[in-house]
Amino acid sequence: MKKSKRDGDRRKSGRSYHHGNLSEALVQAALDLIAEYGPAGFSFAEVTRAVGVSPAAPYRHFQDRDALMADIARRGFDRFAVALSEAWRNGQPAPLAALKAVGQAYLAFARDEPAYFAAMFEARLPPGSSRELAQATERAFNVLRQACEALTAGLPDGKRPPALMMSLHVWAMAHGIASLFGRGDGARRNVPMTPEDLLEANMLIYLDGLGLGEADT
Amino acid sequence: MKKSKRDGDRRKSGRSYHHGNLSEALVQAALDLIAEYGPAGFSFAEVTRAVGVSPAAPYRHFQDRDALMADIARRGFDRFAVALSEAWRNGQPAPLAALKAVGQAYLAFARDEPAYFAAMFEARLPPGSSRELAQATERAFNVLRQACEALTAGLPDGKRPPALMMSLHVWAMAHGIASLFGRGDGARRNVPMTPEDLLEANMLIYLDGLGLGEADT
DNA sequence: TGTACATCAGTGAACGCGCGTTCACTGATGTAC
DNA sequence: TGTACATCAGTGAACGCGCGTTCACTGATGTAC
Repeated sequence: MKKSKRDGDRRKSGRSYHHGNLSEALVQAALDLIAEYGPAGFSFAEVTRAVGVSPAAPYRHFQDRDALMADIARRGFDRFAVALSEAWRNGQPAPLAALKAVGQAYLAFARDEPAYFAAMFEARLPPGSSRELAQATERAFNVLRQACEALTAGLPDGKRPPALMMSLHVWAMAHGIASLFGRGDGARRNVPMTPEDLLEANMLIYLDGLGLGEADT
Repeated sequence: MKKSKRDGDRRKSGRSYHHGNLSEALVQAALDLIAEYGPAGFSFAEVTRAVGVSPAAPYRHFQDRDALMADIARRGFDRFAVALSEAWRNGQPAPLAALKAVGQAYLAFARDEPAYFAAMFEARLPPGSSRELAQATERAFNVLRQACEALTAGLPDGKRPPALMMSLHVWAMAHGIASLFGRGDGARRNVPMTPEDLLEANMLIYLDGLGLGEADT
């Protein structure tokens, strides 16, 4: 009786029956709680209260708390892959500029989506918990890998670094800076440079070292 | 009555009264639990059970659960600073080799002390929670900074990178690789290189980019 | 269009549990004389 | 050396609370005829 059940409401919000898109609402509520209290700081019970359903409701959509967490991490990696891919833009207008944009997209994601970021990297999900999660992780990483392959393709055989190694390096640099200085949840350390400048400089120096600097091309 | 109270026991373990070094024992038990379940996965109550004291006992030594966590993180940074400093060895025998050793020490710490590492970087302690913690963190970082200052000191003015920036880069590279691939708690990702090789290559390429490679000196 | 029925998303009460923290206490040790 | 007392680390029972999960249920919707 507390809830308005007018047709207008349902149409506007896209809800069609009972609560409607409960699983979406649960995920959103969980994200809010994760952003505020960290991956370990949200409880199934609290999520149901935030959404306004009974504590038994989530079990229609998720096997248990861990399954919800894993689903959030998977969604996070899906969005992450999209964000990195859009930044890469198939290497346009130039591979080097596009790779820098990928790095910046990494930082932007960590800042703008701290809850997803935490679920993806700090939730301590059991490694083999979900095949979808593993696949989504791989899709995101493959953006980095493709970018590095494009960048190294032009180098002569003797001077061409393994693209896999290079992509792991780029991942580590972006992830290290994002983790230490660029999180959006207030856990940042105080340093006299922005994470963006720090990462750009780090990647430029690294690419110089590979013979991929602007001076080399 | 469960506990033997023979003098010999007390002397051997260094215990002098009642339980003895309770705070040390609590820290050790907490570290064991953190290593197994993560920073959020240990409870005050479980720690007391592991040590064999009453649930009220810890309050003689720590204000609350967070204070214990902060103390563990502080101890972690203390040990971390020592480990990095010993690896640096005042830049002997050569600054470049010594910096590589510092990077390896970073990885070794993350692998061998996963509980400290987690408490230091993943516990989401309130930033201003403890001055001792902040100071210990700074001591550890200063080892990196001193190393970078020593390495860049020999470069001519125009080509000398800011040592602070360089130390943040080294920190980020080591931390990124340690976080993604080098943790000792089984959360590693499967890649066809060891974290050690990955970091060594990353630092070599980076140093080359700075004009600090072996070929330059 | 109307009716009967199947489906299934969400209910609400209940469960047992472990948690952090408090409190007045006890009793081993240290110390003053 | 012996005694009286102060100290304080650790006790153990108790508290209120929020947790994850279960269960038989209800009632709005979809569908067959």
